[in-house]
Amino acid sequence: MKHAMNQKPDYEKELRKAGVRITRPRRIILDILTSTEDHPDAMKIFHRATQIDDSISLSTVYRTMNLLEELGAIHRHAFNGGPSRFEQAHGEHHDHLIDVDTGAVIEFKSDKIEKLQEEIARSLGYDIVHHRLELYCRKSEPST
Amino acid sequence: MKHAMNQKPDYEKELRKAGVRITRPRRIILDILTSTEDHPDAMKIFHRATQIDDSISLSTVYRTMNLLEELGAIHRHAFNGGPSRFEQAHGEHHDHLIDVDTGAVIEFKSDKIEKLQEEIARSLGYDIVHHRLELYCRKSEPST
DNA sequence: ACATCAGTTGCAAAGATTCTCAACTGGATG
DNA sequence: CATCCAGTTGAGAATCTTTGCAACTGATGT
Repeated sequence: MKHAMNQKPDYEKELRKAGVRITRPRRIILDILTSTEDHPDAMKIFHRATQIDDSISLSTVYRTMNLLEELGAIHRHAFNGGPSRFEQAHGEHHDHLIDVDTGAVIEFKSDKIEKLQEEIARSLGYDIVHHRLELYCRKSEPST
Repeated sequence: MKHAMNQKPDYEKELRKAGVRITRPRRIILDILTSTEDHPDAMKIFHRATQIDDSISLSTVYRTMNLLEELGAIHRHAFNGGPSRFEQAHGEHHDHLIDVDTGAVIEFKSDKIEKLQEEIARSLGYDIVHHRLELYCRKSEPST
């Protein structure tokens, strides 16, 4: 299984191209996003950000997440009722299995499913821009 | 990949099957959903509900919407930043293809994909409680 | 019909997200 | 590098949504 290089996408360039200003708060938030492996929620990002610059406001975190989502730079996950959690969109696409009891998130990828999705979309006259597949699960009871 | 017509689904039966109680608040909310053409938000549903029984609480509206969403009985739309708005689904579970340009929602279902999902979950040691599959798409350009 | 009890409810309070607006700043221009 | 101004920010209010808990009630069995 190949693993996407965790290379930092050049968000600043992307954002400039989209006519968005590179401000100090945005730079900090982007750094946090590119250097994390998990799926932090807005509050977590906010806390990490304030350790670098404690003048950053929570509103700005939310505004930036919305901005990045619109630009397709990150993905938002609304796992069962809890607060939205975010993940950078660059690397290789993967889907999620969410443990409904613990909230744990497992990433997986199935080429077969991706293929089927393509087929379905095509048969309906569409091309897939992106997709979201989330399996809400519970640990299997071992038959012992 | 045909699908059900816009008939009133027998929600009560569906809910019972899912082991959910049919309470007075739920019945009222279901009536509102089945008899409306628009996409009301929670507050709107709450107002309509209180005209029938003014003891119903907003929490119950939200709880019921979450319940119905999990059961696949309704769809939730989050139009840019505003509150979530809801719309009844038609009958059994299905997945969604969303036209990113128009916001149109097409329902589909693929047994093959469902099967694959089960396999994946099982191989990771889980049982699926429910799932969500959304394809964000754009109309294919035949030529031009 | 009655008792029982786990699922539900209403309320209040907490939590999550967006909005308002005056002050500030990135980056374009000269 | 000084100026300018539309885009951006921080703070807090407003809005939207979930949650904790005691009281209540629908479904089941008798």
